Amino acid sequence: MHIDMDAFFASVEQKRHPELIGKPVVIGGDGDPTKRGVVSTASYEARKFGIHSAMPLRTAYKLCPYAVFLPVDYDEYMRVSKIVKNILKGISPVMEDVGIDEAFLDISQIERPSEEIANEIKKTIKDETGLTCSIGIAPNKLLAKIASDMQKPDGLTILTEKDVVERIWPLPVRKLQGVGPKTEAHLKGIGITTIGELASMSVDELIEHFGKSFGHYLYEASRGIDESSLITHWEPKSTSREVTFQKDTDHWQFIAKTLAGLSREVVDDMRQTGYMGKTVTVKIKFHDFRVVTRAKTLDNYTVSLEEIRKAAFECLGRIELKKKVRLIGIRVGNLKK
DNA sequence: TCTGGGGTCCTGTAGCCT
DNA sequence: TCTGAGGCTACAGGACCC
Repeated sequence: MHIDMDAFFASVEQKRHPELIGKPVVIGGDGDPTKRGVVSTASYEARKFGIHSAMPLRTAYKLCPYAVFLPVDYDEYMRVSKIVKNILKGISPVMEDVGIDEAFLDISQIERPSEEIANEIKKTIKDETGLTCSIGIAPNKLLAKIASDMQKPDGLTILTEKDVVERIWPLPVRKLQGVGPKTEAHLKGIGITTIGELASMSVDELIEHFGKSFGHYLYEASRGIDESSLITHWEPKSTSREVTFQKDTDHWQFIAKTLAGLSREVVDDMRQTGYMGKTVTVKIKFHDFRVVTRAKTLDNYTVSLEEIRKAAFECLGRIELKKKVRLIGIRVGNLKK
């Protein structure tokens, strides 16, 4: 089963600010649609104006200046998310978290009709949070995720292997997990737009175009095949901080000061979660969106601010800052408790 | 003129070792 | 001593996810 909360951030805001119900609400950035930032979630009313996730806030503002623009309040969404996840874990302990508003639940060991389980989940979530979700039920994660997206909001879709040809093959390739804008364009270039057309390609052809790993994945995914199991425990592999400047800058002191601040934040974060790291990476995005990274692996694991900041500045020193800078970030990888 | 921030995974290349 | 193959790691870039 795949459970996906409907317009999650916007719905949480509408729940705690009932005067927003029925209005176009856009959550993103710091809530100022004239500043740099993108839409995290748009309410269904806002979507009617063509506003959607990942759209620049300024574009959303042009499409609907009367929409209510709000900042992202992660703490509140996390609070509600935990309530939802606890409901799911109460149904089956085998749950995979997929970000703040999604989860997979293995219900194969429950001796009840799956539709009944889904309806109980929907009702409990509604009672305890006032929110709706969309649920997909299928023999594997790949199909369950596609299913939960087929009827939204407040939907329930059940798929079996037998439905693949009739209900999955007509869908655009983009509906497959892992197929983004680049792969979609590549496939379009060779005359493939639907999952069914993808399924007409041989493994060898797919591997030729997309490499061994992804080619093989596409071959199986287009047939609805997915043997992957739920990930119930996960450890972070890296932690990072990055900021986009409100205006592109070539002011070195400003860039350096920002990097120092980000270093402190990332170290605070590691100390709070109890991790040490070994590899420090600095990322710069230039005004033309070209991204450059430089990494340094230290001899020992550390959470020392001085060591991590020093490594970060060494990396920064290896980047030619001839063009204006749009974003700077730091990541610490190779984490260990 | 516009395009966030937090992540993961994969790939190609280069250097080093056996 | 030279050479080539293969494995491993670090690094840089890129695609994708929510």
